[in-house]
Amino acid sequence: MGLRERKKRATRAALAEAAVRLAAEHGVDNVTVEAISEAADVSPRTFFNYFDSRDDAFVTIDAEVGTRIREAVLAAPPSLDPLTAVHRAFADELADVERRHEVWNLRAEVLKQAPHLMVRSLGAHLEDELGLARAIAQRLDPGSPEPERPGLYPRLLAAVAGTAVRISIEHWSAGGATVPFLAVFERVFTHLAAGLPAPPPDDR
Amino acid sequence: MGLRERKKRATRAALAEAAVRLAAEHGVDNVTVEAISEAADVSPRTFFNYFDSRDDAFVTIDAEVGTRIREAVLAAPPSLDPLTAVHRAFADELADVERRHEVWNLRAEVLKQAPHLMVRSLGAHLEDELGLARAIAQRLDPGSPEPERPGLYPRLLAAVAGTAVRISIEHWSAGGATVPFLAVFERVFTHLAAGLPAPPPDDR
DNA sequence: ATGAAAAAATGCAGAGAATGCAAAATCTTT
DNA sequence: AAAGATTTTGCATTCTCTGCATTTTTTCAT
Repeated sequence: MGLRERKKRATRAALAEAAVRLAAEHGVDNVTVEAISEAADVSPRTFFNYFDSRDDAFVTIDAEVGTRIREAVLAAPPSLDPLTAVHRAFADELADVERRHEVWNLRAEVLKQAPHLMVRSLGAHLEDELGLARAIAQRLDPGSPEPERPGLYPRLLAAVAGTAVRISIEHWSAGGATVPFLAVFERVFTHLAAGLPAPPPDDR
Repeated sequence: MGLRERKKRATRAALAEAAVRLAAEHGVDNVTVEAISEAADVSPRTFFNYFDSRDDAFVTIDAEVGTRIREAVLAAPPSLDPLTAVHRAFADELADVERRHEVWNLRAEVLKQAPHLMVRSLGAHLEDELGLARAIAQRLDPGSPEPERPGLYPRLLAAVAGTAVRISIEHWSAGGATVPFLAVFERVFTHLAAGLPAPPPDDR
């Protein structure tokens, strides 16, 4: 990886981090593009070379996560049912939520203050949803190529998986991270696999 | 309902409709607040009295829908399992998706052109999610009052229900509305109730 | 009806977001 | 080191959004 590429990544990361730190300190609405740019040592114009909007700086995440999950879903043993395959793919990816949980918490704090950013954040994940649905469809039907328009079931499973991630993080975070994150994630998929029946009083 | 309230509704509706129509004609990015306001016969400043942002005009929907769904969930016969209770509440509310499907399609067309608006649209629904989760929690535990912070299961069920609505509409709309919407909706809940197992080849 | 109170609409001024374009600075390749 | 490609930057401009003071409209009590 050449110097140019490294610099680009560094710049983007510096902008994103500056945005989150400034927001955590002064409140989201009191952070201007100018301030973010200054903290990252670039011109305001450069900010917009990296992000389409101010809000994107708080929200945009690693684009490769989606790719890895899709590949994991396709690579899982054929004997696994789809829900479990998706479950494991996400679990592997989320294993280090706790390790980097300082950064996550900082960002979560910011998003909590600004619901519209939370919305955007979900949207970022949503982009991957269609790709995941395609991967699921191909897994169900290994002979044919990946369909451009997945059927109802693959779409539903992909969407529900994304929802599961979100709810797990929200619930885990709301509880103050007092239990292992993956434990929450397991409970969620247990509910889903059972068809969402009313749980016993001690499991709500 | 007094004159004031009626006028407010009319103004809001006029702004929202003007926004969607102008966007459908000229493209989302070529519609300014000024143009929307002019089409709705109010001042640009008034626009911002009704919507927090330009984009909200394309996205915001009837705020009472959420209330009706919550009430329906609470009023459903206690013998119904939670998933079914939620299912029925939404189904009743969505019964006229097809009747008003001209407006929906117009809006859907606009949102398709502008992914970031799609994201916002989802967010609008998301706001209701917490309220629904509370209602579900109370339904599960009729004795106690509605909890401020619902547990994992109510949150999950509320979120999954919202996802089910979205996927149903997307899939139905992508298929050109060639089948009854509620039929799609039923299939989705059948998948969910079964725990999302791999469906037979003819049901994907 | 009518006048006082409440709510909504408006105009205006101004900060900030976002984009296009051309010039300058920086990195890559040979 | 020089040519070429890419990135950064400054500048001008349009549009979004907010606060505040003023005017208009609706409501309510008399």
